[in-house]
Amino acid sequence: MQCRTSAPRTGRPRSAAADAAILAATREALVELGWSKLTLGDVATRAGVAKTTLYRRWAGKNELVVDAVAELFDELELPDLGSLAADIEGVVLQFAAILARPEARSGLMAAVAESTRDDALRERIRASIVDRQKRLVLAGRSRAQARGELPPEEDAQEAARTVDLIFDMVAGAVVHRTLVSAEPVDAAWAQSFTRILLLGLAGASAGPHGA
Amino acid sequence: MQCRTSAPRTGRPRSAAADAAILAATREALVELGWSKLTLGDVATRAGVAKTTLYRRWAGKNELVVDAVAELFDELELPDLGSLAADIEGVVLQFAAILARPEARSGLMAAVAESTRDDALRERIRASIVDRQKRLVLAGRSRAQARGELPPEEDAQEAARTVDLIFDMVAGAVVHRTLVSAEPVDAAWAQSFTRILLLGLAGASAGPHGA
Amino acid sequence: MQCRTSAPRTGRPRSAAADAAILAATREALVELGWSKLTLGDVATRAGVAKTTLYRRWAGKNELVVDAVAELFDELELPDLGSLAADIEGVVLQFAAILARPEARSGLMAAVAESTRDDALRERIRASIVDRQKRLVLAGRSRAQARGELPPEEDAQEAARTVDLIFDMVAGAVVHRTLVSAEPVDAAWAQSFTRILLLGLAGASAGPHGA
Amino acid sequence: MQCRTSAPRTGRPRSAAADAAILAATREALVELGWSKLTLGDVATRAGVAKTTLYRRWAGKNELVVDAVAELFDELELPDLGSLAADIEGVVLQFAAILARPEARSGLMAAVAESTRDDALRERIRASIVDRQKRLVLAGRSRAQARGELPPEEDAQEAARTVDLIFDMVAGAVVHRTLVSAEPVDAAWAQSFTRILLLGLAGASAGPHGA
DNA sequence: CTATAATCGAGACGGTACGTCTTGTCTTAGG
DNA sequence: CCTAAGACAAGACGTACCGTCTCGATTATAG
Repeated sequence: MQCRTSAPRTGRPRSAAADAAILAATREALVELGWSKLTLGDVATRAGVAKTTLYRRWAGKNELVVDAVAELFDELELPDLGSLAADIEGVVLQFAAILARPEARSGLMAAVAESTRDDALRERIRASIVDRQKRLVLAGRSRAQARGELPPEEDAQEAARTVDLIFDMVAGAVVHRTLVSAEPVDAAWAQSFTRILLLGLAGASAGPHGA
Repeated sequence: MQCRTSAPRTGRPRSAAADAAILAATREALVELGWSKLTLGDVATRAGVAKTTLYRRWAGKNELVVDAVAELFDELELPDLGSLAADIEGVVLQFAAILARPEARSGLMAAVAESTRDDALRERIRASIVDRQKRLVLAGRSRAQARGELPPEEDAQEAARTVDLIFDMVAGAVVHRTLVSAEPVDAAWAQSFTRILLLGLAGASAGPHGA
Repeated sequence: MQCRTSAPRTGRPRSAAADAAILAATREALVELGWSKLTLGDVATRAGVAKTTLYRRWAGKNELVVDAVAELFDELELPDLGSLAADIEGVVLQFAAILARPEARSGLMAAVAESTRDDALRERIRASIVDRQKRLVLAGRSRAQARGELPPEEDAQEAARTVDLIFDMVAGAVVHRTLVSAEPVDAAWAQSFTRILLLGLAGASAGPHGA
Repeated sequence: MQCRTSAPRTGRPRSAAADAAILAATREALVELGWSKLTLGDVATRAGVAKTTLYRRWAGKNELVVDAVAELFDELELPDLGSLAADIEGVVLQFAAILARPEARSGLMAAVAESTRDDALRERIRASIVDRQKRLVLAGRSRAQARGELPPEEDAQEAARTVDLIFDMVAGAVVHRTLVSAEPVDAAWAQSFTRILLLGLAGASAGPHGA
């Protein structure tokens, strides 16, 4: 998770248990206090660890929170629900379920806010959170192509652009619904959203530019 | 903007100039420092105002930043571009233009993050930022209905749900594209996005639930 | 009490009641809070007066407190107790009784402390507090001379020096006993002290410089 | 000086140099600003120390100033000047010399004023300043008894009362002369004062109660 | 009988200091 | 070399007072 580029062979090795304890304590603190009131000293205390230990492994609050939240996304999967529409609804609901957890709500948006001024942080978010989700979109497309629901892409660059667009639409809508509108993402919403998205994609690929 | 519910008739009246100076200084500090490094003491100094004056008018950093950012949305308009698609593209580009400004990027997302733990703050954001945008969506629909591009709504409740859904899709996609994917929202992207959205909406209203 | 050098003949005259209310409120605050926690805003509130009214009449906390405490010394008298010793014991006990009051204990010493850096303040203390006491010493001496207990002074300058010395001894001992040693000045202590003082003075005047 | 009751064996030990720097800075600030304008933040800056370091060791301004002033009394000694009178004059002049220093003038009286509302502070003053002086009085008496100038005490309780009385008279007179009357304690004054005191004591012990 | 002028209350103003909290580093002793 | 503990310099926090100011409303004398 954190940078561990070089392997120091001598001296006392770092405690592996400390990592897990710190990340768990971070999530606990996020739930209780939210991002802005979370302090590294408090996290260290909760984890039963010295502040030094924490700072030796993470550069600061942002990096720590991103790693702590990223672990929540480990559980994301793409179960085969039989159709493209069902697959997408499933992903939407899974993503919404994660965003419904307070440790993600508070931490994730704050990290994104911070990343507007910190490219390394944005890269860390992309690597440990965004790309993990985007892989699901790619897997869903492959599966739909295998089912014959989608044609194989012809122009790779155009296909990549489309994936990015879809991803921004899916993730953006779920995040906005959850955090800004503060309304729940339930099955009905997921169905409505997916219907519009798929119909729009189908129409767009049918009559590409002249409609 | 800030609470000015009761009118104390006695005593020295509050300086109107101070309000403007403080909000301008807040935006300046957001550009230079970003949300997390912005301090109220610094804002007060920049505004040539005492800290007490600032605290007398705003409860804290979050409220202040929301008000400072909200003023950026005063410029939002819905110029009549001749078609529903062009109108939507116009709104998307206007919204993206605001989000491209550093004082909005940093401040807005941080405020949303904080609002996950503060209902009053979320309400403030909704009142001074979200609703202002949502009015554009409503105006766009009325105009499209006047043009004959959209049928008049039959079920008011269903129509409200659809407006909310569209709004989450538009705003969410633009925000995600801008802040998370960190890619520019240009005319091409706005056109692609709008195409998918309108085709999806058209298809969904054509064959409502049986398709 | 406070400076009222020039008499502006026109305009609304200053409220006489305000002066008394402010001084009484000051003493009340001294009792409750002590000098260091007394604030002029609080005094104004207690007195039912605006801060402006207070600042128009006194330059600051020190001047106000001195005036408020000085009023306590208005009650000092020199009843004729029949002998020099009894007169001195009476003054000692009267002075100790004033110092036993909390508004005097806290305010007086603080004012003296401040006066080490403020000559105007020291002069104010001398004029409104110290001289009022010193007059008692002078009156006591006159009365003792009338009784024949003391010879009439021959060298006026020497006599003035002696009065100053006696005054420092009397006032100093009472203050030190009360505030530093924190022991009560009761009749027994007053008697012991007076005995030593008078015997010392008698011996000193008997064999002035050659003993 | 400050509380160092429990000994935390772990962690970084407190810097011994900081203590000395803080106390020296406090005295410097007392000289320049006086008690009421002395701020702990300024003292910390002068000492090259963080405010937290200061607050970790002292509870507040009063305690700090008492400790800073107390160090001035370390230099008090009782040189053997050959006679009781000379010894007392020496002590009086030494005490007056300390009180003539601006850091003592302002700080000491203010601390006494504050101690009227704070028993712990009075105890601190007694322990670190008053008792140190009182020991000189006791030493002076022992020496005078060894010389045969004073008889050995018979009633221990009575002797203690007398020491307290003498102490209040000596210290009180010097303080009053210095701070209230604002006149210098020079050799002539010390001699006059000592003469009266010793003659009074001699007379009082000669004819104890019947005079 | 109206000016004129200084007062009054209230409370906002620019400042300064408070005492606490957090940050990220450093210094111990111990594994 | 890592660890827990905790002191350290730095600096922001939000509050409290300071002494000044700006109000509208009184309350006097002077014309």
